[in-house]
Amino acid sequence: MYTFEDKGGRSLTLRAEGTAPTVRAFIEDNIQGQDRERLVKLFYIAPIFRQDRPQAGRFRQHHQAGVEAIGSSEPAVDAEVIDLALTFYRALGIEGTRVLINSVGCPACAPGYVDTLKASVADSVEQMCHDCRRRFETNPLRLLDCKNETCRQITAGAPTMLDNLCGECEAHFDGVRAHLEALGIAYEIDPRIVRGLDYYTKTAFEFRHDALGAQDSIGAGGRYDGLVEQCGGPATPGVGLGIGIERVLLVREALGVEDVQESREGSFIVTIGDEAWLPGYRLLHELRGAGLKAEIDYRRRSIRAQMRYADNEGFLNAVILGEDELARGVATVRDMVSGEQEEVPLDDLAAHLKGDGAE
RNA sequence: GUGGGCGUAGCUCAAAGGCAGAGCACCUGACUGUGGCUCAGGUGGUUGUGGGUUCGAUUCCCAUCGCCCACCCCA
Repeated sequence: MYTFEDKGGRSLTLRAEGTAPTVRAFIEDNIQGQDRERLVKLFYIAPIFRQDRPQAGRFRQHHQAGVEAIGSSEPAVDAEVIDLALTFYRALGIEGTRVLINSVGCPACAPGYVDTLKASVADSVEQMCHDCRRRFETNPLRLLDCKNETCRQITAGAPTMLDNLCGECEAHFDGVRAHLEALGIAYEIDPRIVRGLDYYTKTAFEFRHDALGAQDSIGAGGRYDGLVEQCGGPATPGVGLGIGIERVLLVREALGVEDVQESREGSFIVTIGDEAWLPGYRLLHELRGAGLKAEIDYRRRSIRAQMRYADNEGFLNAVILGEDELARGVATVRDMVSGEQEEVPLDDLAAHLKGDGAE
């Protein structure tokens, strides 16, 4: 975590994730109200910090969009959260997202599994990497996601949490699978997806994309039936997910997804000659007063330069004011996409432009 | 946290001790009241910052800041 001391010697830590803060708000603001079974759906988009050395797809500061569904232990909600993420990715043009799921059990079955796991690898601990020898004592579940090849081979044959779930957790996991399958969502079961903290329960999932490098997770989440209570609230189940915005952008780039073209808007007032300047300047004021977006060239450049600028800056149309137009009390409105032009009386200009959706 | 790489024009990059360059972008003109295409010309730099070596440093050395990549970590 990104922890440091401020000038007064106070220890500060920057937000490391979105779930716990959201849960605190859920409790402190009594968002759920009287109905303790009510399902509360929340979302956040927030900057997140970590102090690890940066690399591709890992920044000291990134942004996370997340959702939390608090109040229900139904497996349908777990599946819905997964479905929401996939819908989000697809809406942004990202296909090929892999869904990996696992169950990390609950306080009734997880501790027993940890003992089983330790017992199964105990004879081989000496051959494992330095970190895993430490993990064996401090956080055995983490043995499962070590990337070291030797360690992976040792843990490959170890019993999985899924084989050691209690009846309730097993039923829940089956329920999640059934709901995913009902939605036609393809998933992989990966017993190596674990969580280090004990308020995480049952479903754990992760979204990965092969277009990325070493940091290939584009979102992750899971169930945390113990968190609300641990934060000081009434025992309340919950499930949620976080999506890394920068990672999503990296995937889009890697896949060559085109950015949505920024739509043209507003009017650029082109004045020709000194006598058109003040009328054009007044027109600028009038259009803005009518709620329209408008700009003008203060450098009094050539009509060519003004047109080029209007094009480059993405204006929807050019409002041309010259000698001819002034004499007739009109302006020439040029559509910068089609190139079509028409003369519009100055008095009708604002209404006319509004009809064009130029605001 | 460990190791490595890179900082030069708005952008992408050359120059490897000896006058800081190219492409793109931008500006002007060809086109006298009309953007996009083409051609010609032009603007643009304390070479991240601070020291050092040298007659001379973008280039070599040290420090510092920033960015990138891998390891690591992953609430």
